[in-house]
Amino acid sequence: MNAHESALLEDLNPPQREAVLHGEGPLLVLSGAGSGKTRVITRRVAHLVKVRGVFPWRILAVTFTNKAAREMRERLVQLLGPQANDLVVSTFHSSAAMILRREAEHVGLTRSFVIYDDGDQLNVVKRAMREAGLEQSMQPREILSRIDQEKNAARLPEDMVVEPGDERGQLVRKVYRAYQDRLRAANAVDFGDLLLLLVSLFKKKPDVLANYRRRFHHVLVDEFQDTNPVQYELLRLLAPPPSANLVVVGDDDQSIYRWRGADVGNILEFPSEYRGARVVKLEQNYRSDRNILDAAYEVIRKNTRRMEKKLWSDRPAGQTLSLLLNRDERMEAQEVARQILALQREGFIKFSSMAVFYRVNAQSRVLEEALRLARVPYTLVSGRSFYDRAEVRDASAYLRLMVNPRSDADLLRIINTPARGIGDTTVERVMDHANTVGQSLYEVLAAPERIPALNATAVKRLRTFRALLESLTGFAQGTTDAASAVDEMLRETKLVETLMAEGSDEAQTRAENLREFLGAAQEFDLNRAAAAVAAASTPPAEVPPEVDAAPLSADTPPLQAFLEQISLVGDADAEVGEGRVALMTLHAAKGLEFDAVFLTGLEDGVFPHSRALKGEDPDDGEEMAEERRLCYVGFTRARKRLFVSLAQCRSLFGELRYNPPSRFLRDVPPALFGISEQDVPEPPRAAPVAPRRRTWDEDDGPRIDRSYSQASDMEGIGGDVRGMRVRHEQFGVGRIVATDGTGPNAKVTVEFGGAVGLKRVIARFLLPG
DNA sequence: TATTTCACTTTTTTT
DNA sequence: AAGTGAAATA
Repeated sequence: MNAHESALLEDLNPPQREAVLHGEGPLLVLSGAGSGKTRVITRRVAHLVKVRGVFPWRILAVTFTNKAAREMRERLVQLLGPQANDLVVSTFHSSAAMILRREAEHVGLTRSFVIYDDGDQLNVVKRAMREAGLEQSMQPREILSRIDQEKNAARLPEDMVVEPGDERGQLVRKVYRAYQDRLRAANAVDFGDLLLLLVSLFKKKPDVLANYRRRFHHVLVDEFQDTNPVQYELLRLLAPPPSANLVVVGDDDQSIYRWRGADVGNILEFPSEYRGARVVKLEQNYRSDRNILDAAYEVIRKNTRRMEKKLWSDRPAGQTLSLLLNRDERMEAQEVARQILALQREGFIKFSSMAVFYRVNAQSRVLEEALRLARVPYTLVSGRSFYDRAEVRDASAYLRLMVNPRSDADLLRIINTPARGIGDTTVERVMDHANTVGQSLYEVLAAPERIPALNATAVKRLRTFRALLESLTGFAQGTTDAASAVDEMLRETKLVETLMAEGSDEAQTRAENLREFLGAAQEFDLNRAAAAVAAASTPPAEVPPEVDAAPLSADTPPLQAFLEQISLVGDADAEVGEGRVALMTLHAAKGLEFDAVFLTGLEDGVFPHSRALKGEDPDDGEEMAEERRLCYVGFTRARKRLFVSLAQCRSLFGELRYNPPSRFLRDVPPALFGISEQDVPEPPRAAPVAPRRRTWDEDDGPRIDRSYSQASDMEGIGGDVRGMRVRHEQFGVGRIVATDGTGPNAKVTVEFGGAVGLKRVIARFLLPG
């Protein structure tokens, strides 16, 4: 054993070591929470390079989030030094984007294609529907989510399975087709396309695929339990079963993205797909005290379809879990703030190693208020807020047009931003014309006088607008850095000036955001320059002549690369603030750890979410299983202290509800809360407040506080109740026209007659007759 | 054409 | 409760 090798294997336990040393062929690493998974992946990569002499450019390591990719790269730089630059370490979406850009012409795109986000997608769907005269038929949002589902399942419009009588399915397919056509015409792709188009390219052009197979001899995948069918398909193409060097690392108990098309089956069935795959289980947890671990296990063991494993730890049992019971969400938030201050005062736990989790973002507001009031510093960890702001999106739209003028969605976004007197009617006419002649908006604007029904002023304004775009596009062609393009764009469009002229504080902030946007571009250029220097100082890699070992993003122009980073990476430095408590959703918490964790809203209807609660036997459903995994993820983030909190009543989405305690609480043995069996209310009885008329009923579903409304005792609806006479406190008497759902919370459409007319009301609020 | 108002929906998670 | 989109008005 040489020096490298022993250093890399140091402080690894036997299964970890086995995973690092595993030779050729597929490997599944089942890594429980806190079992040192990242360490295993990075050591394995380093081992491949340093000990087994694998060229770094032969290794592709894929993660699910940008943050994970960044962290992995950082660790690899520490282990490997400059050699790490030749590795490909990135998310599914960015590696796919990079490959797709190199191969763009094979799929009807050019290298300068742009990536549409959710908002852009919705606009395209709406326009496609309007164009096809299908506006009223279905909600655009729903169609879009169906399209996304199809894409996640690796199905193009022609691959969709639609039953003959399924009109909605037919409609979705029709819109899906039109939608794809529009994207292609705009030289644009959406998130799903990045993966789907690459898969279909690889299937259609085996020689293209062969290039990548020749190159990547080692593929590693992190968080494999969250892969969806397209992602798995992509992996299978690059590293074909049954014997490729594909290493997948994951934990089926932490699969929490089913709603986005992830399929736990991928990990469960991996060993049979890759026959002979070695399976290594990492079950020693280095993170949490045993009480926390035990609680987590009791929650997760209720799931049936899982690979049996039980985390163990040689850490102490530690403190018991704490249960916080409060009257409502405000008191809950106050209590959380109080406990945070107490922990900090004790001096053992810093703000920066505490976190508050919640199921839905809507819960964060009250928590923020309470923390602010208690002067607890916090950061809200949320997706990609900066690049979501309207003004920043406007700026990006201009930049994307500079690279790809055909992008209609971007053009529509900024055609009148800042206001330049081009109104809806004019835009409508331009769009109509573009549709009839089958050209992009930008192309059509080359000769606005040919557009029917436009008056002279409109034509003139469109000319000026087009000239602006031309000048910007021209500028972009000559530019060698992102910042100067942003700078030029801001100057020519007068975006900042217009905002400043507005004078309001809000406009001021927006203007500052735009300057910050410029700053981001400058920083991007600096990083790029630094990377170029590093690459130049590394000795050229030895590459066999038949292999293309260039960095995947080799000659992407800077502005384009910057835009790609914005779309795929989002807010790069949204790091958790120093010395601050972190607030985030449970989903955002995956992969993180804290000394103290507060898990709020443990009530049926909040967590587990109400959507998982409906259905005949919710405890048996996949949705409930996923909520349970989410709970498991939440629990296992905590190292030393776990606070579990619930409120007796909570107003959420404008409704005051009494929710029973979460069923997950009942799974945790009382001893882990430091209370004996008979002390425990089952479910926990009333919070320590004055008695009220209603206390929590077991399995009672959400209820309205009756002191707030004189609602009926109608227990909701079931079966066909159309035509039934009902009375509503406010609207009077009417007849049920349609229903949506069953039970007390079903939405019912009622014709009340007279001035009231048709109303959608909650069944609870109705009286019979 | 721009602005305001109003009514309406939507409230799970996000690369 | 809040944000969005469409209609009404200046």
